[in-house]
Amino acid sequence: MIAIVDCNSFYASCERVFRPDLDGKPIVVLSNNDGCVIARSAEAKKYQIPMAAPAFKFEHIFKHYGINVFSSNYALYGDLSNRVMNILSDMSPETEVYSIDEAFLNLDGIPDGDLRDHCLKMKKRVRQWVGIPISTGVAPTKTLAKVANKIAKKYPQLNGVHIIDSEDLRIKALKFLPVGDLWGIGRRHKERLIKLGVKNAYQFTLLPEEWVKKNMTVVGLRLLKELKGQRMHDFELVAPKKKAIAITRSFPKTTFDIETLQENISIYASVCGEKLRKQGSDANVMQVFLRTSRFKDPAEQRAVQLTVDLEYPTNSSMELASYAQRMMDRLYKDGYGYGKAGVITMGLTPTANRQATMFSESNPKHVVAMEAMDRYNRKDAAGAIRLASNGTGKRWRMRQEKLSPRYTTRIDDCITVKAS
DNA sequence: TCTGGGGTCCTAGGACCC
DNA sequence: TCTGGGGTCCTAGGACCC
Repeated sequence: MIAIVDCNSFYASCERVFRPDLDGKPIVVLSNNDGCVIARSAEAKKYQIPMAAPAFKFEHIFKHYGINVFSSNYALYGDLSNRVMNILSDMSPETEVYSIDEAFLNLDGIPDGDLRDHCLKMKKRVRQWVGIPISTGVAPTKTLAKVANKIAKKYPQLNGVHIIDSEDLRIKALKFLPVGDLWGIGRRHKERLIKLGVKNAYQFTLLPEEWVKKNMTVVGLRLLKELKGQRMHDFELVAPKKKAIAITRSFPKTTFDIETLQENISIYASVCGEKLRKQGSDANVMQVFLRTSRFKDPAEQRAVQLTVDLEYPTNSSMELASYAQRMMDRLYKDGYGYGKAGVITMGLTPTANRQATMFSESNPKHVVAMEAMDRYNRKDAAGAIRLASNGTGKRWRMRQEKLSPRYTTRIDDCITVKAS
C-alpha cells in the first residue's frame, strides 16, 4: 500500500507552532510582497476567504474577524518541513518527498491489519515532535491514496486517516469525490467533464479509455487507470535534478527606471547561479523577461522576453548576471511602468561533465570565487558577499510587514523573541 | 497604493534530413 | 489528372501541480 501524508494548512500551522496563543484562531499567510493569500487555517476558511485572494481586498475582513495575518517565512517552513519528512522516513521503508508539505510513503512490510495504527502513530509523533497536524490517505495507487487523503480531511471522525483497501471502499470514495478535486484534473478539464455530465470521480472512471486518451492525453489515461487500481506512477526515491531554474519577481511597486531593473535582474541571475551550483548544474540557455503589471491599463501593457544560447555552459553568478544585464538592456524601453521581471536558466547540464569548447570556456577563476562566496554565505550570512551589480539591496526589499521570526534557523531572531 | 513563485509533462506543427 | 516516404529534433503553448 501507498500512503500520501500531507500537512494541514501547512504554512498556517507552521506559524502556530511558535504561537500557541493562536490555537483555534484564524490565520492566513500571504505571498511575496504580502500580495495574495496562499494559506488559510481551518478557522480562516470558514470566513470564505478564497485561495489566492488579493490581500488588499480582504483587509476589512481580516480586521473585522480578527484574522491573524503573516507574511510568508520560507526559512521557517522549509526547516519544519525537513523535520516532518525526517520523522516520516524513519517510520516507513521508502519515502518520496513530493512537495514542501507532502510525502508519498511505501508501506510495504506493514501488515494490513496494522496500517491504521501505524498511520495514527505517525500522526501523533509528528504532532508531538514538530507541532504540525497531518492527514494520511492509504491505497494501492498514488492517485487513490490522494483520494483517500481528501476523505480523511473531510470526515473528522476518521481522525485524519483513511484507508481504501477494498473494492467497496474504492467505489464509495470515488462517488464522494467531485471530479474537479481529482489529482490531475484542473480548471479546464473540470469544465469539459462537467459539461459531459461527469460530476464525480466514479463517473470519470466509467469513461472509455479512447476518449480520455484523445481528449486528455496519456496523462488523463494514467489517471483513469490509477483510479481503477492499476499502478502507473512509481516511487521516485531520489529527487531528480531540476531541468530549469528560475527566479522571477513582482515588484512591490512599478518602476520606470532602468537602473532599478538592472539591479534586480542581476540579483535574480546571481541567485540562479547559486541554485545551479547547489545542484551541480550549468546553464546553457538563459531567458529574461520584463513586463508591466497585468492589472494596469491594458493600453499601457508591454511584455517582452529574450532567450539566448550561452557561449559555453556556466554557473558563475558573474557570467550569468552579465548576460542578464545585457539582455535587460535590449528589452528595456522607456516610458512603461514595469511590474515584474525574471531570469530563467535552462538547458542544464552537469557541471561535472563540463566540456572544454574549442574557442572559449567559463573563466576557471570564477569557480574558485563562487566556491568561496557560497561557503561564506552559507555560514549564516546569506547575501553577505554579492556582486557589485546587485546594488546595495536596500532599495528594493520585498514588502513583508507581518514576518514572523525564523525561530528555528536564526540565532538573532531567537534572541529577539526572548528579549520581547 | 496594493493582485505570488517555481516547476513538470505532453502535443502539434515547423524545420530539417536522407 | 497526376508531384514520395519516413524520420528526428526543437519549440511554443496548454494543462497541470503545490
